[in-house]
Amino acid sequence: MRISQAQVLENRERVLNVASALFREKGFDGVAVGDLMTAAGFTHGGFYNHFDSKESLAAAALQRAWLDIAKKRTRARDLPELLKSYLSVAARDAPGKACPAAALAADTSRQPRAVKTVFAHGLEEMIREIQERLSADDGLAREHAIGLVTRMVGALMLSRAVPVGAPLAEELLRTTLVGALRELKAADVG
Amino acid sequence: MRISQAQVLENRERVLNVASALFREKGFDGVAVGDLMTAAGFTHGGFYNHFDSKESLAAAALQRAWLDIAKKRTRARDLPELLKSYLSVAARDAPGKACPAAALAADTSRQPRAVKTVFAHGLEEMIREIQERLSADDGLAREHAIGLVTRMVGALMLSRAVPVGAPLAEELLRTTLVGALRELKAADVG
DNA sequence: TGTACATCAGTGAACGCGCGTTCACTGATGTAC
DNA sequence: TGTACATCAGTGAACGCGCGTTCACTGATGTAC
Repeated sequence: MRISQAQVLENRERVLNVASALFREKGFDGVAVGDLMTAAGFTHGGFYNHFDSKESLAAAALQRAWLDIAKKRTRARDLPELLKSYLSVAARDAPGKACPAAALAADTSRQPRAVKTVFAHGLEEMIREIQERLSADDGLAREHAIGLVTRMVGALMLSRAVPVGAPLAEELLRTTLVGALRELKAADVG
Repeated sequence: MRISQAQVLENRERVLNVASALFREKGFDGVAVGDLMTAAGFTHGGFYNHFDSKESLAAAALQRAWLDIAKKRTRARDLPELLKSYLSVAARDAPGKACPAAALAADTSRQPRAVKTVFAHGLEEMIREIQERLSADDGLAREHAIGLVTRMVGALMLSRAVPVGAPLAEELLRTTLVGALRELKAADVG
């Protein structure tokens, strides 16, 4: 049966939001179109009324994920709070609600250019935002921001790849957080 | 036809080596057992004479990848040389010959515990080795080593996820390298 | 050392299954008058 | 405002395909005597 235009948009949003979480949890290849649509409350056939292909969904859902996480970043009062949230056990255990870079970087490297472009835009925004939050603006702010982002992404991802409960899993998060916070203080003083 | 015991071992080695490269290039799910065996010069049916399942191959091939890369690390004269090699464009463009952490962390986070355990061992060794190479041993060596490893892995992975040729792709590698080298010098002086 | 037989790595057809995608159908919504 | 018809989002069966795995078969290797 046909559905109101507002409902169509709302349904598309629902699929997009579910996809952005599921992709981060299971990877692009780990989510079947059928499973996705079921999780969104539909049958699989309707998928192609909203998206050309699974590939084009990947790009759209990744963009949605970056949007989600950008909002989450904005909510943080300052850089230390942002770091604590990013490198938390909660974030590690709920990749569907956490950073797309940590969850989908490797997947994206094997995706077509369109997906990579979306990834790059989101990453650029993340770097820029962290750069702006750095109090010291000594020309090394960009370098410092990139140093923070690569460590955040690396630590979160590595922590997920290690067996649940292994000391190394928590060490990676905590040590990265402590190290980053120390650096921020040193820069403030210097 | 039956084959000599030496030949059997050699064939198994070949499959393992090909798998360790292919998995790093295309991910665990991106490599079909048939493709792997063809690449190794066999037909697919013989696979199960060597491995219980694709999953058990994943663990064995990951271990092989860590072994490869540990040898490569040993070849580096000092830490700066190791960093230059790790964060090179060549390493980024040939994931099959580069660090398994950067290529397979996300994949491993979705694999069974056995695979994660292998991942953790390889990562621990990498951290330990870099820690030993740090001249300053001020009790922060472990923290410093983890800071380096997370940055190396994060930068390499992010550089691969960005569109080929984008300025950000090279910037991530170069900035991470420059930043890490500066830190090493500062620690030497301090 | 030579012979007879058991073993088993590699082959390629076959299996069941899940995937992305297509399509005829339905019926409420949107539109033309 | 009311009516007649076209539209099209959602449904669920069906498709072709590639996957991991199994299996009967082959014949050189390994072993027992």
